[in-house]
Amino acid sequence: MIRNNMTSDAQTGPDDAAAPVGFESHDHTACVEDALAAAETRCSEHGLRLTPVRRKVLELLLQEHRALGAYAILDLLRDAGFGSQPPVAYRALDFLAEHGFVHKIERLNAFVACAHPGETHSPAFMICRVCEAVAEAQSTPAKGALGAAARAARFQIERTVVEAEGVCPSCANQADA
Amino acid sequence: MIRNNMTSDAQTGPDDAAAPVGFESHDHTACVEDALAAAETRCSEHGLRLTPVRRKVLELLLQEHRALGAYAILDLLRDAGFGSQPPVAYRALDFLAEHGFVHKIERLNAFVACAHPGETHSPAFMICRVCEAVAEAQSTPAKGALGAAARAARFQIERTVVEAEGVCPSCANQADA
DNA sequence: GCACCCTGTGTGATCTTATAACATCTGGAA
DNA sequence: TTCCAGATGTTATAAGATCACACAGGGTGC
Repeated sequence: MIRNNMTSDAQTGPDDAAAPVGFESHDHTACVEDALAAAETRCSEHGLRLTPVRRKVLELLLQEHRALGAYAILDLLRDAGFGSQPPVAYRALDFLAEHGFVHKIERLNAFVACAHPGETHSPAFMICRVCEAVAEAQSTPAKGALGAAARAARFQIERTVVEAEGVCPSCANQADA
Repeated sequence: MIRNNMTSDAQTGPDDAAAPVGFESHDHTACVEDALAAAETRCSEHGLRLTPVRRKVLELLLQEHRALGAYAILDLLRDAGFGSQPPVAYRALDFLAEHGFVHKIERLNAFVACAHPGETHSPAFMICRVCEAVAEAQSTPAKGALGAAARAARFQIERTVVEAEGVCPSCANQADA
């Protein structure tokens, strides 16, 4: 099941929270708060420290709801009164990525908040080349052609990067019009 | 079927006693020449210009038989008497990648010669985190979980990045020893 | 209390990767 | 011939990432 992130700008329309899965528009404020609360819970359960910088970076990524480069995050951190040198952002991102709160999109050299926090997973992403929106899905590395190739080569997979680039439905519609 | 690129550093590695370099140069000369000839044929068939710089970059990647960063390629180009500024390498790489002669490994920000030239394909890579060797396999984007997710989201996939990071058999053996 | 250590943060400098902008050259078409 | 498009060469700079070192805060053992 897909939790869809396909929004480039905040949609302030009066849509209900009960939108269909494919193009969900949702109560974003609650979504951010819930995710932050869940992250805090998970950190305290696992003895991890969700420090102010780390929390802020996660909050920023949840709010923006799209992929942000480390330097964009850094600008936002500076605005929020945190340190403004690259390591500040990279260290927070390293922590968040290591523990599954955010993912790096290799194709964009950018980061997104995880859409399925708490579950152990191999994420897969769909990246719209028009609006740069990013949706997260699940991949099953062991099952497909790659898994077969890895077994044949006796290659031990530890982590996978699966990213599809293309056009999201919304941008495809605009192209038709 | 996998065409295996699993070779450790050729020139720049510090000490490489275990690498099967001895044989390889023999087989490898023919392999490079064949691939270059095939590329030239394909270019003339399709009205593409395999210019000296482009040909040299492809030759370098075929020779090295591993992923090289753009700046490493640039150094080799300089040694060969070509221009030594980044755009020289990037433009050649853009051309070669666009037409399927080389692939970019997003995870490494590096480039490898295609192991299955001529076939339309969605490449998948296995990257050893120990020796950085890269092997190319085929992926089947439409078939797996990602394809299903894309159909469900009406996302039109144009290109996929599939890269598995892990440990190659050779490095795994050395770890055991 | 204190000293100690560990983790995290702040900062400057530096390194790597990639692109923008513009000049020049070359070969083919009008 | 002139013009044009594609390719190359070069300078400069943007964008992404890391290193090295100083220092702050909070536990722990004493």
